[in-house]
Amino acid sequence: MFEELIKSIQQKVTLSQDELETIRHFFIPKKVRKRQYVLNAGDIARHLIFVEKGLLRSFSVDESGQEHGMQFATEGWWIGDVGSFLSGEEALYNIEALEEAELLLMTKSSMDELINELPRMERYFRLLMQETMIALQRRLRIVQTRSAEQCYLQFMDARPDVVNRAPQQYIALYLGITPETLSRVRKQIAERR
Amino acid sequence: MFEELIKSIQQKVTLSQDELETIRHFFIPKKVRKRQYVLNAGDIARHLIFVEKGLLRSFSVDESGQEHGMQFATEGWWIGDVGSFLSGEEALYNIEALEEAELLLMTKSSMDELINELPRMERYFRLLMQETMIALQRRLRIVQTRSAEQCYLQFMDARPDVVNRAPQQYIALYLGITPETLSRVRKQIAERR
DNA sequence: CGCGGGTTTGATGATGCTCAAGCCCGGTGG
DNA sequence: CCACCGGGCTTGAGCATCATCAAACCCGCG
Repeated sequence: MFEELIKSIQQKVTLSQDELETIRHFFIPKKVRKRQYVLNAGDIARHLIFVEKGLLRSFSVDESGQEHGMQFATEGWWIGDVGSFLSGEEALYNIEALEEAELLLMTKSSMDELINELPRMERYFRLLMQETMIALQRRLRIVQTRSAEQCYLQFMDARPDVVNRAPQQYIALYLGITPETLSRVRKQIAERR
Repeated sequence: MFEELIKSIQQKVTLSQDELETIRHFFIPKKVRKRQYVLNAGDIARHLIFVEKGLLRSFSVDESGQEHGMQFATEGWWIGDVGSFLSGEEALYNIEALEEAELLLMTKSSMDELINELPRMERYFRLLMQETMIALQRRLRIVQTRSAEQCYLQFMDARPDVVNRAPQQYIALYLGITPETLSRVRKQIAERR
């Protein structure tokens, strides 16, 4: 149940076997079913979520009822509403399981205690945030080019773990295009080869 | 010369007067003229840059020669190509001073030593990255809505420090729209009040 | 077999891009 | 002091892309 998490940590910092054991106590394992919500926009995000198994998405809903996809998370990814988690304000994002999933939940106080107990974990989280930031910059640059096709091509490249696993409509929302446009783009690409 | 930096740090962690003094040694002060480049895409980003005074922008240039604005930084902001800085790979972004500016440069090794000497600074950087990440998510959500006007309205709201200070064409690039469109949007907004 | 969700296809229209010309204003040199 | 530039901003016309709305299709499931 902790394989992926341990793998993720070891990629960024070195910890002893003992320390890795300790870490388990700061997480709450949780299984969720397909379609189940892990966070509702408007609630306070009490956890950051690590995915051991399964597929989740986060998304927001704007005033006009339009959904906007923010993130997909598969095995080894974190997902959550960091803003709400840190500030205690209402969450902007919903998080939904697209497959049956096994999660590890970490509360804010667990995180603080964990960092307190194992200061090297602060580095882990810093590196995590940095990587997320770099990925977001990259994504922003691509969205700015505004070509639906290029967005999708780059998505196939960046997220092979999601592309044939998530329903197309959610991928469309993530890319900021309509499902219809995505369907046409896919057709175009298929015809060209 | 260090007022803004110290202010920024004190907002996130508490350090003694002595410690704040120490910090100065890890930064290289630098003044740049208007139009001067602080980083060229293709080089290695050897510094993260803190702005004490002035206005800078970072932007990338794609294959077709199109520029894409990534960030504006004024007093109290950090700017840099974090990806290149951390990994040592070639920078994707150019950084240009839009006004005469006073900067504080931090190398990777300075950063490592600083964190070593004052472990609480790791927290400062983590919080910084988190905030940047949250801001990027917000920006992405807005870009995804695709209305040029809403993008600009939200920019006025989010960056009053830039809106009447940076040339319009750079704001347009930042928003991912053309200068022409921005001009029209501004006209619309002006007419409505 | 019929239902229903997701995907595809088609027609139409709006938004924003492109290209081109004009305008405004501050700076320069005669 | 004024005429002339030049860069940036504005304005306009035509066009491409993508959204919207609506209908058809596909396929798994009761």
